[in-house]
Amino acid sequence: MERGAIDVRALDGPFDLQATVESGQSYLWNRADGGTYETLHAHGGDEWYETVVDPIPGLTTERVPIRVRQEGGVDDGTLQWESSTDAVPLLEHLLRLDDDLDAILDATPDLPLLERAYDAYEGMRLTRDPVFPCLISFICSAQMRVARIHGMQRRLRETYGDVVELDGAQYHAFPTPDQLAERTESELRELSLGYRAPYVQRTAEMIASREAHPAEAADLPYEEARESLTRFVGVGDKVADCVLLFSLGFLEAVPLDTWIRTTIEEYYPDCDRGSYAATSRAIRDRLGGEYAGYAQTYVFYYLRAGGE
DNA sequence: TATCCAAGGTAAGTT
DNA sequence: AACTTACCTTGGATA
Repeated sequence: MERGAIDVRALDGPFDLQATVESGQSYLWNRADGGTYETLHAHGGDEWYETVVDPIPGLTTERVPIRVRQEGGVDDGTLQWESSTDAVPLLEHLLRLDDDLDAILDATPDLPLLERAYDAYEGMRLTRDPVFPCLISFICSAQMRVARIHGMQRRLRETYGDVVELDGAQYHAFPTPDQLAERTESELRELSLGYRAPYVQRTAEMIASREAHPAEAADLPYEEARESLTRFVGVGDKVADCVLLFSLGFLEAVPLDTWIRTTIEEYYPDCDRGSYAATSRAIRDRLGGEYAGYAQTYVFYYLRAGGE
């Protein structure tokens, strides 16, 4: 096993591990204490988080288990990690440690709500989740609470994912497209996926059969990329935007979920243009365009945690 | 204890 | 294209 530490002071801007992985944008990091993210920001903030990442072109050729925790503050703390290999480039990639967060905030418009949200969760970054697990987890997110989406992903991993060992401990990788495509709808329903079960199975089948792959969207202009992702079963505009923002690096994407729709009603009613596409454009402009998705994620977490 | 309700929406069927 | 409706499941609220 290898281990090491990353000094937050070496990054461009602060970093808050807990806010980043518990804010409801990623369902792929698991708290070592088994916490379900039910209670937001309720523990000490130095918990270990664990994941298993499949090979990332240019970074790893193997499947890698990673454990990470943050000690100290969001401005001057350290990220401690343990892995089967050098996890520094992987963590930079997955947790967007390569973003210049200060510059992103500077480019954000001066809106009172945004300022409160940014202040409340200083150091929260977006994630760069592996695209297949990201797609599946957001297909599962339809009409579902955040804690229960985590439960679904955990059951998928523990039931169908390969076991990976690190220092004697066992972790489950996320199932591959092949592994999920082989399951039946009723098998997936047994994991409490409900009506999402056939969506997951059919989308996995589309990818396993090479009919389509969500990563192909990365090369398209933003709105075409969103349209392209909706060919997967169970993927509409909202889920497509989540995959674009949290996996494929389209930082301008603003997923129009119930929270942001309520926000639009209360704070920016002129941005409600009826259709998803038109409203999306309007709120994207209001939130600063290029990094509108960053702003959306802060607002989502802030309001969900009870802020006003 | 029983019933009701809403939760990060999407697909399919009607106008 | 815009508008309705059904859809699994379950924790928490209400009676």
